[in-house]
Amino acid sequence: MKVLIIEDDPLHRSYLHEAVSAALPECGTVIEAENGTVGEKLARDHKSAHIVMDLQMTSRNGIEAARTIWKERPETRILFWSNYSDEAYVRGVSRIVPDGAAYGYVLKSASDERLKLALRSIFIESQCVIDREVRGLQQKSLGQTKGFTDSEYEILVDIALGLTDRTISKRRGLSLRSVQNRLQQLYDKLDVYQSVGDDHEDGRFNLRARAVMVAFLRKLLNYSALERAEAELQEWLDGK
Amino acid sequence: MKVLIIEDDPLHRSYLHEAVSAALPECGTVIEAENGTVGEKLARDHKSAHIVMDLQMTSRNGIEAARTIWKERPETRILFWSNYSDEAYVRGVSRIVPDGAAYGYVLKSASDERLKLALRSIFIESQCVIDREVRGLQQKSLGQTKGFTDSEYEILVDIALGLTDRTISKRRGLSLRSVQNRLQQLYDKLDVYQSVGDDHEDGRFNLRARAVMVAFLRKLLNYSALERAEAELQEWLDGK
DNA sequence: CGCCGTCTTGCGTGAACCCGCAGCTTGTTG
DNA sequence: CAACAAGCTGCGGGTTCACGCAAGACGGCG
Repeated sequence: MKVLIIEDDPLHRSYLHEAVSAALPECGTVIEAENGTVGEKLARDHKSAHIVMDLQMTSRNGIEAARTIWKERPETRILFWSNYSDEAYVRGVSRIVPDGAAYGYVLKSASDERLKLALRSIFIESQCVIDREVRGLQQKSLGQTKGFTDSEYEILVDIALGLTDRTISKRRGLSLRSVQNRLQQLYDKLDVYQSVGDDHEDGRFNLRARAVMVAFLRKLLNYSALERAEAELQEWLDGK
Repeated sequence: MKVLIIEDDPLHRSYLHEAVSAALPECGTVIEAENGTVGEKLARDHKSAHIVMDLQMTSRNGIEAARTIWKERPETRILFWSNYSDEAYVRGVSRIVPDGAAYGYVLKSASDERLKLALRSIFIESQCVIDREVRGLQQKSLGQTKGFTDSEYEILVDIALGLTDRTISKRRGLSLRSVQNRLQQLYDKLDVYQSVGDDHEDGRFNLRARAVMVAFLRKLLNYSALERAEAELQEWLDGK
């Protein structure tokens, strides 16, 4: 059995190396990659079926790397080992995981025990292991309960990118009014209407910009999600 | 001599501990704090004059912690040890450093040698040590060359927070038109006018939202800066 | 089939935004 | 002092936004 480690930080990388060796004595070789780009390459070269990787790397985002890896070999098992449980990450991951694939999401703050347990569960037993904290978000975000619809999330990203209503309508194939409907719906859910002291109307926000801000503070958006969205946008702009 | 380490990540913390011991044999005791809050407290209790700390901690931001520490004892020497050289961080740090204080900014990607050298320079020689990469940003951001004025940065933050022109004008004591002047100036510098194919006008952006987006992509803004700005905003809103 | 909830679309209005033009106040420089 | 650059301000108008109102489209359910 071969395990590929994709992780930016040298300290974390060697820690992972050790943890993998300890948790999986049957593991013959452990390979290391220091960013997403070489990670993809090594995964291809070694046909490695077992990967532990960080999200948030400078060179190439973990989600990007995972997407191309899974595109080539959907049965690859990936354990995401991340510092954060931002809803943006969780949503990004669950958007790209292939049907029936075994994967995991463990926080770096988890104990050694939990990490090792997750390693065995995923790589040996082919089971999905999602950190409890992450799991909660996933329920909320995918289920409709209290969370955001895909269409709401979509338009949130679009205004964060700085598109006009008209441009959004073209991109998403909607009428101008529909776009604005979704925006209202988004403003509702994000609770942007706190006029603070409703006595005098001066304490008011620019709804569009404010929505992006609170989404960001709530970790619904983060840098990597926006970076990815920007790339998609440029692609679309080039295409037409 | 006592050294206080303030760092989220246990691995990085122990690495730092070791590096400090190796670089400063004359250092008697090394204290560790796992977030900004206890870091502040320990700094107060131990009257520790030498601090190494991370920016970007979950509990309490490094910049916040440094500010209160410096407010109490401006002669404290602080070495910031960070993963990133975002202009937002650099700007945030240089905004709070007291006159004549010795401090440093070293990236985590720096070699052991460089870290140890920086430790000695700052704590023994009272010299400022700024990583080369960071230094470049600092020049640009503080000097007027190619960078952003304080007033431009200020209004950038304000629209990122989601304030209306009117609210900004009240907050900053300007007329509505002046606010809009600064906005124009900001849009210029951020180069928001790329109408892509200028043949047909469809590829257009919402300038306000787009400005925030490109500033974010350029690391002019980041989470911690916005978090801080939001706190200040709430303070101001409560005040009146 | 008829009723109802959800989603989409068009129209119209008032507000906010973007910005050119022009007058005024500063601080700087020859 | 005159001249000039830089910043603040008011005015006016063209555009985009936010949103209420209302008319259709689609799918489930009795």
